[in-house]
Amino acid sequence: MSTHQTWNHHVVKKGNKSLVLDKIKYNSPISRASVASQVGLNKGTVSSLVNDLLEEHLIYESGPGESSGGRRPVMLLFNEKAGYSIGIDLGVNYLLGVLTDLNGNIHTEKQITFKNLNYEEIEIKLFETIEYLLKSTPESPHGVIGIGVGVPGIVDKDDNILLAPNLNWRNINLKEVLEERYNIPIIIENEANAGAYGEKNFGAGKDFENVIYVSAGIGIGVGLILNDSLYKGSNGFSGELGHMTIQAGGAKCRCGNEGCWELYASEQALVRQAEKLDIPSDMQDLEGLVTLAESGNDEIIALFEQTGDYLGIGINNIINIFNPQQVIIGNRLAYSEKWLKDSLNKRISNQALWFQQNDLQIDFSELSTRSTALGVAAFSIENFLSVSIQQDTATE
Amino acid sequence: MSTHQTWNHHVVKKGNKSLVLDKIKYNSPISRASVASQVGLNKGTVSSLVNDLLEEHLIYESGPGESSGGRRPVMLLFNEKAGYSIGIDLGVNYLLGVLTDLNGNIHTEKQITFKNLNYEEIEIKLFETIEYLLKSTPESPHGVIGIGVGVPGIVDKDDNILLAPNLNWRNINLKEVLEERYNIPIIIENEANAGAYGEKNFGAGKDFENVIYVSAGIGIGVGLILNDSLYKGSNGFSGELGHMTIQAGGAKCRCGNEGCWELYASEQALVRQAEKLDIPSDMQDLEGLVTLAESGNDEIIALFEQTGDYLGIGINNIINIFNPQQVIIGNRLAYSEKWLKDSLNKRISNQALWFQQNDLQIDFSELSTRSTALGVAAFSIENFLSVSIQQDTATE
DNA sequence: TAAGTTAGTCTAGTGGATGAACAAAGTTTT
DNA sequence: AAAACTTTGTTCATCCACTAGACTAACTTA
Repeated sequence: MSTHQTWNHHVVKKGNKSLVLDKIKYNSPISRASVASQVGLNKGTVSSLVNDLLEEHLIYESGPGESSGGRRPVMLLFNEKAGYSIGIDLGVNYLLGVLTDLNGNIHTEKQITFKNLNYEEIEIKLFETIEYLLKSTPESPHGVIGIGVGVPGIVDKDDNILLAPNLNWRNINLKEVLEERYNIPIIIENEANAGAYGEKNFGAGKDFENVIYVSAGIGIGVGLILNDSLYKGSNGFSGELGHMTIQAGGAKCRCGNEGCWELYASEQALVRQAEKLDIPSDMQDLEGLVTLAESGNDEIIALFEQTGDYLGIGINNIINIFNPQQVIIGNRLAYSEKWLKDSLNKRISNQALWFQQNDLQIDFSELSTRSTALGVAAFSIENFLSVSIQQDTATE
Repeated sequence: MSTHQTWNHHVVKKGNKSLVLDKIKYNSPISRASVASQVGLNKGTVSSLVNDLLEEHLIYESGPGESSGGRRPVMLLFNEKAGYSIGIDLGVNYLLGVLTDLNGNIHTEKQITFKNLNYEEIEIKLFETIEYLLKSTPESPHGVIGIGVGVPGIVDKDDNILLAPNLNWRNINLKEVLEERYNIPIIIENEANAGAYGEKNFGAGKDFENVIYVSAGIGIGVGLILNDSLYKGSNGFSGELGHMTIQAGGAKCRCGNEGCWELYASEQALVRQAEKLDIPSDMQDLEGLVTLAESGNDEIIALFEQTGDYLGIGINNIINIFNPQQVIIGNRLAYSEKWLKDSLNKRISNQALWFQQNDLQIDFSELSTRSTALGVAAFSIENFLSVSIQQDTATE
């Protein structure tokens, strides 16, 4: 039935070690005594686990802290420089790579843009970026602990890229390619899922258990953080809310369906509307429209507002479906926050059920362009920390 | 940060005991040796845990089984008669109560119907039903282990009924009332959540991790089983998919929103359409329409088919959102399966994304009218089993 | 300086899992 | 039918990780 492992003292130690590490990570600097009393473990147990973590270089001792009327405590800190993680946001016409420490602080960053490259050409750019980041990595006990790539497409449970329509990719096993080349753990993830994870770990979503991240770019993808963890569905295909019908009998979408949300509320939708207006052809992209809106073009501003309204309709659905604590709007459309915000919020405060609106927060991305890259970096970090704790527990 | 308990020996024992009990429950009859090898625990450990479970009367030994070339095994069985659970489905104009054993087998059942009763009057009916079921309970080691009530409304995390529009209830603390009167564990749950849990535990959803249960009655509510457990959202208000917009700018709903799914795909929607046709007024309810459809009335059959199509639109959204293994359609509209099925399936096979359609199953309720009642009964059982294992572990 | 407080280590004890030996009760082989 | 083999289930010594509490270290306060 369930695939649960059996329970034994290894599991106990791993669990407690993880509790202690988390406590130190999120409450540092902190003493052994405080960890013990706050986590609820015995002082001796904490001491022993702390010694393990010190040996593994995952934490370190700083000088003594303030006394509170007795012996001064030795303060413990999470060793965020114990290793580094590489996160790549592979977009339709750009590639953003970051090298972060274990706390998601960016150490090196590299962005390139391109147009109409095929898979092989992009692969080369990808290798170049990764190798640049690898070279920039400082000395550390664990080195680069993993590489993650976020892609604008459907990724299955084995990290195969099944379909990336805007890149024109089908069935690409990038994971294997990277694993063979670099020989470190590789993670491939859908861009929206990664963005959600990024915001959850390092951005606007830090304090919430149920966070829905709406990646509004050329299309719309959604990442679902439910009960503090990423929900991926049976095969990894969840979050295709861009193809949720919000207009039965509406416009045909290339997905085969009609009235899809992303036909009304994405960058693509915005640009298509703008094309009907009388504006210069070199302004007919998001950057151009933003420029026009900045210069006070009322027609264009009205377009943004309409898009905000349609975004609101879909987000309303999200609220009714998930009852989340937070909805985060990210990706390229998020830069237009100021023209989207009002119509979006109006739609929601008018139409969302009253009891859903308590404790609900609607935010725009905090990490901006970096949500996805930081998100995939975070996957590797998470993985590294849990595996590292497990292995060291088992081998000692 | 996380509210995780610390890990110690009790947790280990509880976990393993639960693994053993589950193994026996779902694979009985089974020997100690088989449990050990299948679960991955040591023979001695299993023996000791089995002895505990025997003492608690949660399992029992039957005679010896078949030999496979050596000593004949002693077969173990889950003691489904160790206790009983009461589940009540409190509908808008009916009340269905069941008394089940720990495997969800119905021992006693009682249904009453009524019309336009206020809260106090329904409360009396409820007490009568519960007391009837209590009296019918056979002797057993643990007696009645809990009472669950499923209601057509919004229930918060403290089991308060915030709003039940069709009953005209607001802010009713039924849990407290029942706890004081009967002094056993009480669970109040939304009808769709309960239905989902019922189908997951005893019905069509047994074998799947991600199951979405669409309760299509007067309105539409949805219960979400994600990663094998019920997802309730931050405050318990998830699954309000009846108020998902599928027609932007569409008909006004009393919820304040427009174009809500349940305006197009519920019993209410069907009846409202039928009222426009030339049919006798005493036939203008679901039962009447079914009768007309049975007699071959094409106009009415077309109405059902249209409803099936609209159901398909929403279910399509569900598939895109959750990538579930299974969608179950339950509640009153499910009885009209034969007229809904074709148009619904057509909508989905035409429009759902191809990769979502693999490993996807769309079923109608297996438990029929009893999904909700059995679901709330299952909550109590689940609770009883886990608490019982915990306590006995702690007190020994 | 003495008394009190807090931090951290050390040690004996405990609970529960494990592996191996063993008894019990079969089947198969000679 | 006796001997050899198999499988089931129990028992027991051992191991591991957590706990309680004693103890040492280091600081504050009277």
